[in-house]
Amino acid sequence: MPDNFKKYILDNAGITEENYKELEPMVYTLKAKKGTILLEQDQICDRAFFVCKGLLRSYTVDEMGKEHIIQFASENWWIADRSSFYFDEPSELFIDTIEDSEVIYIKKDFFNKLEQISDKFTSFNTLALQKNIRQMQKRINYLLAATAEKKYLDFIETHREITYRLPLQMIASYLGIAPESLSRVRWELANKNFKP
Amino acid sequence: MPDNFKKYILDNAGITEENYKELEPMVYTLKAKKGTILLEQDQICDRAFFVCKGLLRSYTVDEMGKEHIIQFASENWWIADRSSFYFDEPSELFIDTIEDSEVIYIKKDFFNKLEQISDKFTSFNTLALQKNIRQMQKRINYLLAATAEKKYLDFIETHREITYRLPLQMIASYLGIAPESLSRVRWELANKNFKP
DNA sequence: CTCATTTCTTAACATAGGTCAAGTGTATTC
DNA sequence: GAATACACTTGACCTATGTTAAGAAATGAG
Repeated sequence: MPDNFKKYILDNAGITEENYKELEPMVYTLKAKKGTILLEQDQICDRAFFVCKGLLRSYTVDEMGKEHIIQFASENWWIADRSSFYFDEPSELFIDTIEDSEVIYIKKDFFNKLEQISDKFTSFNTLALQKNIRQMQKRINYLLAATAEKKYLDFIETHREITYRLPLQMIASYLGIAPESLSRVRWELANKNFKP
Repeated sequence: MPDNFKKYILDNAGITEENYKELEPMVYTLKAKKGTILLEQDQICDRAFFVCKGLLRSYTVDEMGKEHIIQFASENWWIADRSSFYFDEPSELFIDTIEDSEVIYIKKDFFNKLEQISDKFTSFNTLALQKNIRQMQKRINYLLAATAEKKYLDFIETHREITYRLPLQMIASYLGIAPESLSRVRWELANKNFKP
C-alpha cells in the first residue's frame, strides 16, 4: 500500500532505493473509515498525512459550530496543519476523512533524515511552499472579489478530479457560501445553458 | 538610506560585513512619491522590494475596475508578487506606494549569491515562507467565516502599527467590504462602547 | 489663507446571499 | 427490503452588505 508514497519520495527527493530503507521505519501506515477524525483543533499537529487512497479535508469550526473547509486532499496529496507542524503550536484545524482512506503519515524525524540524505529535498520543499502560497493568494483574491457563481465555476475548473466525489455542502463550505445558495447558483447555471 | 536593509541582512542571513560587500552591487535604491506604481499586472515581477521608509501595497484590479488589496508593507517588510518572482510568470498584482517611500529592491542574483555565502539563509527563507502561509491561512479563515465587524476588529489588532496611516477605504478593500460598510461598522462600534 | 482634491460619513434604497422549514430523493444499515 | 439517516432542492422570508448619491471634513497645493 505505501507504494505510491515510496514512488513519490524517490521521484521528488531524488534518492536511491538503498537510501529509502533508512527512512522506512519512520513511515507509518493507517486505514480509516469515512468520517474518522485524524487531527483535532488545539492538538499539536506532529505529523503530515499523505493520501495513498481516498479523500481527506482540513477545516475549522467557528463559535456557531459551523465548519469552514480550508483544504481537500486526494491521492498523492499532502495534508496537515503546516503552521502547527512547523512551529509546534496548537492546530487551528481539524482533519478528517471524507471517504474510506489509506493514509501514510510521517513526523519531523522523517523530514530531518530526508534533508540529510537528499540534496534535492530542500529545494523541492521550497517549491511546494511556493506553490501553496500561489494557490492561497489566488483563493484570497477570489474570496475578496468573486460572486458565488464565479467561485463555483472556478472550483469545478480547478478541482475537476475531485468535484464529483465531494458532497455539495462541502464545496459550499470551501467557497464560503451556504449550501442552499450553491443549489440556487447551480439551478441558475443550468437555466442559462438552455435559454439562448 | 539602505542602512536598515544592511542591518536586516546581516542579522538574518548571519553574514559578515566583509561578505556583504559582495552583495552591495546588487542592491538597488529607489525613492518614490506617494501613488507611484512599482509593478504592473502582467509584468514579470523580477524584483523584491524592501521598505526602508514609507508604505506600499499590492493589489489586484477586477473587471469592474475595483481594487482588492492583497498586502501592505511598511518599514522593514518585503513586498513582491512571490509567485511571479519565483516562477517567472506574469504578475497578478500591482504594487504601488501609499506614502512617499524609500525602497530597496533586489533581483534573483542577489538571492543566489546570498544562498552561496550564507548557511543560514535557506532556513531563514523557509521560515519566512512558513510565516507567510500561516498568515494567509488565517486570512482565508476570516474571509470564509467572519462578519465585517470581526474582520475589522482583527485587522486593527494585528496591524496596529499601520492602521492609523491607512485610508479607511484601503482597509475596507483589504477586508473585502465596501468603504461605506466599514463606516457603518465603525459607527456601530462607537455606539456599543457608550450604551452599557 | 483659499481653493481643490481626496477621504469619510450619512441616508435611502437594492440585492445577493443567509436562514428556516419542508419536502424529495438517495444511500447505508441491519 | 424496510428503515434510517444523509444529501440535495425549493420556497418564503430576512438581514448584512452593496450601491448610489450627496454633503461634510480633512488634507494638501499654490
